[in-house]
Amino acid sequence: MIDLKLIRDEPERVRTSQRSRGEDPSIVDRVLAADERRRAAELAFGTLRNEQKELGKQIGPLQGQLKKASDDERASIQSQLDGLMTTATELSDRVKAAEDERAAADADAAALVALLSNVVETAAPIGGEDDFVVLEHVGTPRDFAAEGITVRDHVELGEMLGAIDIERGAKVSGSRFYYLTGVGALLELALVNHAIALACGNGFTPVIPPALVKPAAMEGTGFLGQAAENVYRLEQDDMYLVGTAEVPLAAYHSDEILDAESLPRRYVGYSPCFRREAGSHGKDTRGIFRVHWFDKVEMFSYCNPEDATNEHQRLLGWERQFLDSLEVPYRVIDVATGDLGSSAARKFDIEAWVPSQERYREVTSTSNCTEFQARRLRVRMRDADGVRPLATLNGTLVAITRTIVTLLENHQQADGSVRVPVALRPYLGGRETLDPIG
RNA sequence: GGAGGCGUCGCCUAGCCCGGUCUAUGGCGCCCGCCUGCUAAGCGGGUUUGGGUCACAAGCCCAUCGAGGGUUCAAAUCCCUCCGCCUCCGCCA
Repeated sequence: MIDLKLIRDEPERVRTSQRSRGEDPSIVDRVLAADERRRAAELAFGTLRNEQKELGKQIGPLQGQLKKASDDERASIQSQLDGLMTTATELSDRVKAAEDERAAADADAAALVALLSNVVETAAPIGGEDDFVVLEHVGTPRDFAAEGITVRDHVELGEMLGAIDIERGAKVSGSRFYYLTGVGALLELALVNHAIALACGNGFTPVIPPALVKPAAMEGTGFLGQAAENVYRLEQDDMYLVGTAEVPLAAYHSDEILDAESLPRRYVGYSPCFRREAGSHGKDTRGIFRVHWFDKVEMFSYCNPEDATNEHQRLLGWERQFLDSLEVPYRVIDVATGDLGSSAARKFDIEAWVPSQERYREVTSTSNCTEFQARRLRVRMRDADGVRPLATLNGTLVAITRTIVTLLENHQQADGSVRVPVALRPYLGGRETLDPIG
């Protein structure tokens, strides 16, 4: 949710942001009109309600007097009371009408504001999906031909190693499901432990959050807007399966006021992620690159809005550090305005090299949601200036399946074995290679 | 799943039966001031959040007693629904 004050004070800034996202700028003006109506309704209701309360203050004591009154006083008090009651009854109807109008105007304005996406950071590249800016390349893709190796993709490698069982995944759960088995399962645990250790070493609090949440959490994080079709919903229980730990981590402090002294608060969550992948039929159908369920270690930070841009760089830094440790070539991109989620003001993706596809593919993503998400979830901070929304940011440390893809493929050897990057060895019992099974 | 109890302004708590001086009591904590060699004690004042008006000041007004409805001139208080917590039983990892 955008700050109404910002919309009132700098409507053109919001319109510009909407345009750069390829979204409707006219919503701004509809919000302004609705807000005006809301304020008028608020004022009308407040005035009437005050009158009603003042009247009530006269009725109460008068009724008390009536009970104690002598016979000759009684008639005059009774007639006074009757007069007040007549006014009060009539006023009551007007109060109710004003209250209804206020509620309607409120709901209207709120619904319109909810349509506005976060205001983009001015430094973000403008354009659509393909207009990202490559910030940096790290590492160089191996020349497999020069090494005399015919590249195997992760499906083939996974099968040889007994690490990934896609056929049985499909048998049991359908397309885009898989089993991680043997060293595949161990690899997930190793990656998770490695990631959590890195995060804890940098002051993050490890969290294992619920993967099933109520509508308010999903709504508040902004996943029920354009992204709604990709969310699994449990109709019978009115619950949602989260697509990322960002959801329960962001909602963790909802309706709370945090002491500014305690910021930034950094959490690292490990959770399953469920995605319907509606609208991606035929895309990445082979292997485990795009699946309906995977596990992920996600960083989440609550911080002072003034510090958000720097915090974003820090999150990106930890993502890079993690990928560096996996010894995989990657590039960092600055995602264009049209490709940001509705909550994000700026987003950096890291794309790792996938040898079988001979291109870079997204493995992590970090977003600065500024105060947008916090305002929806009512997470605020208290400092010397009082109470105000804080900023929230999120970033992937490791999305298991995609990381396994890039790990197996980049470190494969001629015989189908896979070299284990040094940093991961302690988490795999010292193993230096993963070897094909019998 | 069944039975019962409970949800009050940071924490604890009064109020609810019998609706109206509730502008929600008191304690703790916290903040400001006074007093005091220092500290403690004591004294006085302040201390939910959101919105409106307005100069994004002060003041004033409205809403907020788990959430949402209802009854009423008037609801923390009466009625209904939902949510959460606790205790016991059943089931279960």
